[in-house]
Amino acid sequence: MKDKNKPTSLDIAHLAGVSQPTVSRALRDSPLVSKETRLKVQEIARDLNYKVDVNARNLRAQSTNTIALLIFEDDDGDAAFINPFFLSLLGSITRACASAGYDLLFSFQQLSQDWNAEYEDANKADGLIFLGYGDYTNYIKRIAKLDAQGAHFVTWGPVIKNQPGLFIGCDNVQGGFLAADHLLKAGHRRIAFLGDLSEKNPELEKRYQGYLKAHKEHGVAISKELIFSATSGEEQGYKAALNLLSSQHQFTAIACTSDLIAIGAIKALRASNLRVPSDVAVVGFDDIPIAEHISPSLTTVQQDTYEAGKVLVDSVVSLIKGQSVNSKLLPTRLMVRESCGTKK
Amino acid sequence: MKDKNKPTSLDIAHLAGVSQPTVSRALRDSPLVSKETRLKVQEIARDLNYKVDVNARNLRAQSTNTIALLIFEDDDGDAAFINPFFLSLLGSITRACASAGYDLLFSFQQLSQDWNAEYEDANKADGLIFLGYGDYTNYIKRIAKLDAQGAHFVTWGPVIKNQPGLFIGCDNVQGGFLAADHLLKAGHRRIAFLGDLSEKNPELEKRYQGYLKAHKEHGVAISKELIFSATSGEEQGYKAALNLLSSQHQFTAIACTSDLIAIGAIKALRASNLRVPSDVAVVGFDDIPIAEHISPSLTTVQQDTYEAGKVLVDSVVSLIKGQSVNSKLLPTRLMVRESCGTKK
DNA sequence: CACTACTGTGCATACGTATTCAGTGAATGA
DNA sequence: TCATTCACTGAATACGTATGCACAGTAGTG
Repeated sequence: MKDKNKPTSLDIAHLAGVSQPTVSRALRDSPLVSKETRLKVQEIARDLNYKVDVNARNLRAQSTNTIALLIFEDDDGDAAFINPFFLSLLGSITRACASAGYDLLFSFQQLSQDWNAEYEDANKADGLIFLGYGDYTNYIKRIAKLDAQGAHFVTWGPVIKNQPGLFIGCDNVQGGFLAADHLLKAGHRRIAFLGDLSEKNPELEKRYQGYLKAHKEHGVAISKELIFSATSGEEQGYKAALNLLSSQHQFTAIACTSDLIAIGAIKALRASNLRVPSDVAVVGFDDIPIAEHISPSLTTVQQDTYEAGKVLVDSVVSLIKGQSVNSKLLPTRLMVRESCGTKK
Repeated sequence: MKDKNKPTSLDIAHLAGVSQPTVSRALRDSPLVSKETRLKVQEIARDLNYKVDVNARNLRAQSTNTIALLIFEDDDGDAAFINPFFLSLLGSITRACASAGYDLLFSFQQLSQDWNAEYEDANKADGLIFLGYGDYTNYIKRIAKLDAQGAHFVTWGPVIKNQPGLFIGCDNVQGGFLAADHLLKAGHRRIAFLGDLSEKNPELEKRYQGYLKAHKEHGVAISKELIFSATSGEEQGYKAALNLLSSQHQFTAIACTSDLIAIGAIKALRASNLRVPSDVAVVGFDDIPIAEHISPSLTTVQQDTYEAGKVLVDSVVSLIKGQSVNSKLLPTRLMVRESCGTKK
């Protein structure tokens, strides 16, 4: 079954009447070999359908030409569910890897695993890309260890001063600002906020910063009683909105830190016979594919996943090459749809 | 930067006062080494945070412990778009790989590439899993070559007699039957069908077979004038529905070969001031995440992606081990929601 | 003509592991 | 006591590639 007798560089050497090292050089277009020899060798290689054995090459070169994309989860996370935002990142990361000449290893990880040992030490990958919403404080501890080990890795997440490791993320403050600013410009003055403000999720906290900033610029006071906690996910949004409703406080709009929360909130509003957007305007965050298709379509903040994937891959490649790289924020963009009431 | 001085089995050998082969054996729990030596070696390995170098191991063992998941596209495909159904498969495939002890390499492929050379010949992967809607006739030609080369691969797709290679797919005939049967039971007699019936997409053609079968069982004649072509994607569904509408033929329901087509069709119906489901009932196929969230929520045929991922991985692993594997159909399930009008 | 520079090639070797084979000492059996 | 088996270990080697080094031949320089 397995005896496919794959040709090796030595086979080519015999056929071409040269030595194995010459074959190796010729195939890599080394200027050390004469044009004549090079062409002959390459032709034979093509005829034999020869491919360099990556294991041998990697062993010799002590590198892997591979990047590992790791989606991590809280240890108690729902194993079947992948955050739709990460899925859209996946596509662009995959393409960026391909054009950078790297293979992509894909896996889910538990927060408790030893990532460095598993991938870089085992020479499975030259660098790592992490995606994950989870407990930030816990995650940072792991990261710090990785960083100390000299691993090459980049995380999609919040950019915070003095944190260990390299982070690429969207400008959450700007995103939160865009959403709130849009509602304020539309005349809303009492805008509820549904999101997680604990230190576990600094990204979401930054969106709240943007919410504050917009209020400040518009000279509108914040109503603390309109802030409700919701980690992520539809159910959380549903519950948070119910809490908001039962609090009896007045509001005309809701800003959410994720589309899933917004979707849950809309369901809760509907269940209470409130209409979106005529009674309450709603904005989300992420622009997951569903956002455009629900009814009313969801006004939300779009993160540039295409650019994000590119930057993530470029960053980790630079790290691998030993270049120094800085954390980076990517701009966000407001997608105005029906749920905020400013568009038909 | 790179001088991390990873420990090798030889380092452990020195520390343990044994030879390198003994370390290799001890770490693999070989019965050849005494319990005493084994424990000592394993302890030292743990202390040093030692990990076997997979490149060296693979080179020696001439295997890779890796499966490649390849999503292929027509050469002119939209590079940024991944079929949402494949994304849901991705999750279960990833987990199945992990529990089978394989790493997963992920990549997009053009139909014109030489997959065998790229992966198996280069010793990047022991086996391949293909996902893709595309030109089946063209694909089969490539597959035939792969098969002749003795590659280990499995495709998610239609199960057809005497085709080369190994296919795992859902029971499309059954799925198409379930959808049409449900509409017929609800009293619909003129049910339009939107899908691609060319030989390029046998999976979709099978769904049509199920549609026919249901009509036959119910003793309802097919109305050929209600069959319209739509390859996939929302726009195609939109256009096909417009064609259907402008044909002026009577109909009370539409069966679609994909959720995206159904979504496009619903938009077209709306644009023509027809209401779903009160004027026209619609059913889709795939149960992509959006299906549940649109309004009205979409009645559709669910494929068991969890089981599918597991079976795909199990199959390719069996192939790698040299066992013979048969193509297999997985059952489908009707998800009754609002768009068919039988549920509030 | 002698010396240097340069071009192209091959030799030897290393990457880290897993396996074949041979060998040691101890235990067993007669 | 000697032959035989057994349990364990180490020496040697191969997997296929890439690179430092030496070397041959040719061209260039004065």
